[in-house]
Amino acid sequence: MTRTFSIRELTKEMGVTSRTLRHYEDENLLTPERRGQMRVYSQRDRARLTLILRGRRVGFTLAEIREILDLYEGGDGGVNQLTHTRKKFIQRIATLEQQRKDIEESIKELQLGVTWAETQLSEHHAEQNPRRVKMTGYSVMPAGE
Amino acid sequence: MTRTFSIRELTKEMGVTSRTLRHYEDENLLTPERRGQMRVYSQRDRARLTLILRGRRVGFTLAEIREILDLYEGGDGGVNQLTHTRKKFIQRIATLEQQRKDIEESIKELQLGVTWAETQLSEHHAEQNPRRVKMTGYSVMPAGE
DNA sequence: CCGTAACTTGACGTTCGCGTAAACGGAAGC
DNA sequence: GCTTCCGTTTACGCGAACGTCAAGTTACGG
Repeated sequence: MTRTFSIRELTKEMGVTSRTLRHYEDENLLTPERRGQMRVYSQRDRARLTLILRGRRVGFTLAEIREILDLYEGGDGGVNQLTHTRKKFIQRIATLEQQRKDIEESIKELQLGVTWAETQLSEHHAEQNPRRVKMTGYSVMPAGE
Repeated sequence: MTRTFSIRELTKEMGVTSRTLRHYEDENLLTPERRGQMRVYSQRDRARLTLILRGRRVGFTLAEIREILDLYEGGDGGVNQLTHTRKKFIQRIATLEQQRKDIEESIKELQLGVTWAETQLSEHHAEQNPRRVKMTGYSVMPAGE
């Protein structure tokens, strides 16, 4: 049950171009095998690609993604390596949690924007000459320090 | 109480370079006033900068950030404009929520990595020749389709 | 008057993440 | 045979987001 994938299959499934997959290979993020000179992607490649794309969506650079992936695989299993890996992971988690906070803030802002727009629209409905509540400046801007 | 800021103050407070602030000005993201030829940033500029940096941290391009900021300010207040703005905001919220999911997944993965490393380390403690649980391949990879 | 510190405007350089040809190699179908 | 896919390599190009000089201006203390 160890399925393999052609480059085309993978691109369609994951929504990327073949150029992207080759690029990831140049960057040592993927290492498909070859049948002749054609690439044959394993389940493992596919799984790594999933991680890569997710990393990309959350703003990691390819170098950062490679580092994380290498941490999973690499190393001699020595204490130093393991300690280092653990530390790196914890750091990543911290930045991700900061990012989550940022995202939640952004969502809040945008939701304010939505309700604001809806208010304006309902007033358009009521009066034919709505009072322009400006919502500009830093009235809508973050209050927090 | 309408404080203003020099470029240096703002860079120090926000942790960016002056080049960055000038770049944002070139891109019409900030529009500080001038005293002579020196830039004078208002509270509003500072607030916008906060939003810009947060947007940047969550992976928005400057163009996207500008679009959002323009939506807040711009427009004639017409129904079409408002409807469009609302739609845009809602779209942004959707992508942000996708991103939050991605981030939470990533955090989970990394937490698995941490506990794995800790397990390895504790076994190092117990035995002098630890069994190398490989954690490689797609054993740690996402199970979900 | 001099230095120096903080600011200004160009303008070219750099990194990242691919896009986009250009040119070629099998294999399949008519 | 020829065309049509699907694949390959090599390599130059590009937009985004600044970095990095270079060269000049303004304000102030000594």
